[in-house]
Amino acid sequence: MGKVGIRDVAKAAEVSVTTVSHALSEAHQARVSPETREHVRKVAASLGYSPNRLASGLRNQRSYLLGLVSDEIASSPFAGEMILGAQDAAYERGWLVMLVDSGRNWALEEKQVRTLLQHQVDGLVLARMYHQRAEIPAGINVPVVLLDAFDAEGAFPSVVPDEAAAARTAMKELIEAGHRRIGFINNRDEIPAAFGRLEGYRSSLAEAGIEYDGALVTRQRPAVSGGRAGAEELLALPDPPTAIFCFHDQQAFGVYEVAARRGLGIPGDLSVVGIDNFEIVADGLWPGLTTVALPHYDMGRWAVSRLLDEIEGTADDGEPRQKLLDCPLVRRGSVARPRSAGM
Amino acid sequence: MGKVGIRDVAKAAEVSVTTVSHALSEAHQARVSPETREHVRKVAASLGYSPNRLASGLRNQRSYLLGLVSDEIASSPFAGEMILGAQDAAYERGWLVMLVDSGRNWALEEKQVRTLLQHQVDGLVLARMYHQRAEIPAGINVPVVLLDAFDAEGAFPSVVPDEAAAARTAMKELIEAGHRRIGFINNRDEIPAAFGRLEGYRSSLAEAGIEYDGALVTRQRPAVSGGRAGAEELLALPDPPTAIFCFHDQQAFGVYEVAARRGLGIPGDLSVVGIDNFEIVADGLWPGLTTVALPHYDMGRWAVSRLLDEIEGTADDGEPRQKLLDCPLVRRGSVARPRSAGM
DNA sequence: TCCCTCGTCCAAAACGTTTTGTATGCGTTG
DNA sequence: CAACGCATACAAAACGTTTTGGACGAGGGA
Repeated sequence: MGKVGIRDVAKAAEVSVTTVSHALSEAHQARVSPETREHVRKVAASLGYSPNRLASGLRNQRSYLLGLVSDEIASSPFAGEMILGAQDAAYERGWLVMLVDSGRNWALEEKQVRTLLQHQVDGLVLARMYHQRAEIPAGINVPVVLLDAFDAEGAFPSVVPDEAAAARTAMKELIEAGHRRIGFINNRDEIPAAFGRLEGYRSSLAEAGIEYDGALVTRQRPAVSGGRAGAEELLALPDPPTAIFCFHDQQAFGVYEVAARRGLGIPGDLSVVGIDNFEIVADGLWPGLTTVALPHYDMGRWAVSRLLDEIEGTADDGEPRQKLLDCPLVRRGSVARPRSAGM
Repeated sequence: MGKVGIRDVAKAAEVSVTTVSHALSEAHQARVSPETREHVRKVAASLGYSPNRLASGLRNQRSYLLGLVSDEIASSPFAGEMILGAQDAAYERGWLVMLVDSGRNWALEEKQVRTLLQHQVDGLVLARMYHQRAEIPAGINVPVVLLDAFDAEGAFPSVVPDEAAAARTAMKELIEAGHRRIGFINNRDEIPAAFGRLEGYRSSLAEAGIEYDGALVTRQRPAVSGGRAGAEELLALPDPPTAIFCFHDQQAFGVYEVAARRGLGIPGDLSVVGIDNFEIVADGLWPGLTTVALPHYDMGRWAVSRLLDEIEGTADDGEPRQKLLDCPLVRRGSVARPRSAGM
């Protein structure tokens, strides 16, 4: 068991190895009669024959292996989604994903890429755990797709969330509820997500005819503590906001805490919207946090399908080099009509 | 580039393929003179030669690939830790991990195992996202290790958290702070973790000479809402607990909410301990939640090292079949001396 | 001087497939 | 009836390594 090879099948079926190969192959059916084909298949099944992908990979110059190198799967709860999306897309088309994590150690990442290449992966996905620019190791001789990242030259296909659109989705929810004074707790780090979401914040205001007020936007650490600090700052304003849009759900968590301490009810006295759809937080909070989900699963999927298109030569040249994915709103209970707007 | 094989190196170095192989190998150094060895290595490096692992795998009957099949990497924030531990242990010893997720679809899992086997993985780790019994597909002809799981017959090496010890660690913290009436919000599901932690809860009480009171333990959904429900129930008791030990951090989150609503300060009026060390929750809460960390990373590591020991035949027979891993306490700010105990 | 041993190198087989090129025999066609 | 085409089967080469079993000389011991 386990050690049965194609020649064992050939022997048992009393045909040549060639015939077995053809009989088992979908493509070469023409080269073998239906009867022998059936016969061979039966024998193969009864012996429990299972082809050795190493050997066929060697012969075909195709391993049916994909490499996925990410910078920190452990620390982000969304990594699983990305990886799952990637894995699903690969498995559906007959590929397997080999995963490595560099832990943001770029020298190690380069070594890992070499190792993956030694294993003859047919393609590589380079993933980052939040939207950022990535340095691509040189000398990669297989197709590469960037996941939640992009390269300086724009040389590689890449998929990232549409940050500005995500912010607009969040803001739309607030503006349509009647809010005019909307605070924004941004991420203080200078990353694409911070820029993109600020842009979405501003364009939403502009579109709604609301003047931008710099006092309403504050830049904080991307953590619960940042949310607390931001909320304190915004709510201490002489003319405080009736709603707060947070860079992400963890900050929103902090806003909830501050609101509770100040005796402000959510959503009655203060509406809140986050970004991430960080289930445990968004769903655990009371009331549930309305938020915009980042499409991690879809990004993983897109990256691998794109990669396989490239590998199989079916890549559509119409495809944009950088794909922006939509971020859907998840409504829970943290948005209501502002007090001042009456009811 | 990329397409340079061992024969290219041989040609360029003006030696035979055999010599190149020996020169590059660590083991066969004796079969080539130091000079040629150096020469060959230089030439190989200058050509950028990188051995084809598929080919050597075919020849050696060793792929240096490990399969990791898990039931749901996407939904658990701890999956990343496990995977990372597994991956690190593998990489350090020259192996790569191929990851597949079955999404709790056991038929799919079986197919995935077959696929992994076709790729000639040298070993398999079957992982579950929470401690449970696992069904092992038949006909696997490579070593298998179970991760956060065990099989009915105890036929495979397996690593799981020491649930009872984890509970005792949490309880010790509470008891040493002076608490005598300690509530326990358990998981209502009948899983090993629930049994183990209950056992730890009871044995801790016994050891401290505290009588067990059935009214103080309640079984709830393993979610924030379950924590809320449990806290309501326990705090409504005529003689309410001064501390609550929760099955996990998400429930503790619910306890915080209920405490706040009832005007109970944590830890002044109520001490709380969880299990999981779910960073975003435990660290985001105010005050920070004292909790017991589950050793996901270490379990991943242990599983793979054990697997490699088995593969390389270096397995120590002294090793227990089922390894219980310790769970360290993470102290934050949710435990204090009870009011009644004075100061 | 002869025989061995040792150091250094290489040819060839093997790992398990896939695919090309060819052989065989039968039925069909002119 | 000769010639040809087609359906079916197979042998052998190839993919890129590793390793076994020599070959070949040089040096040492008897």
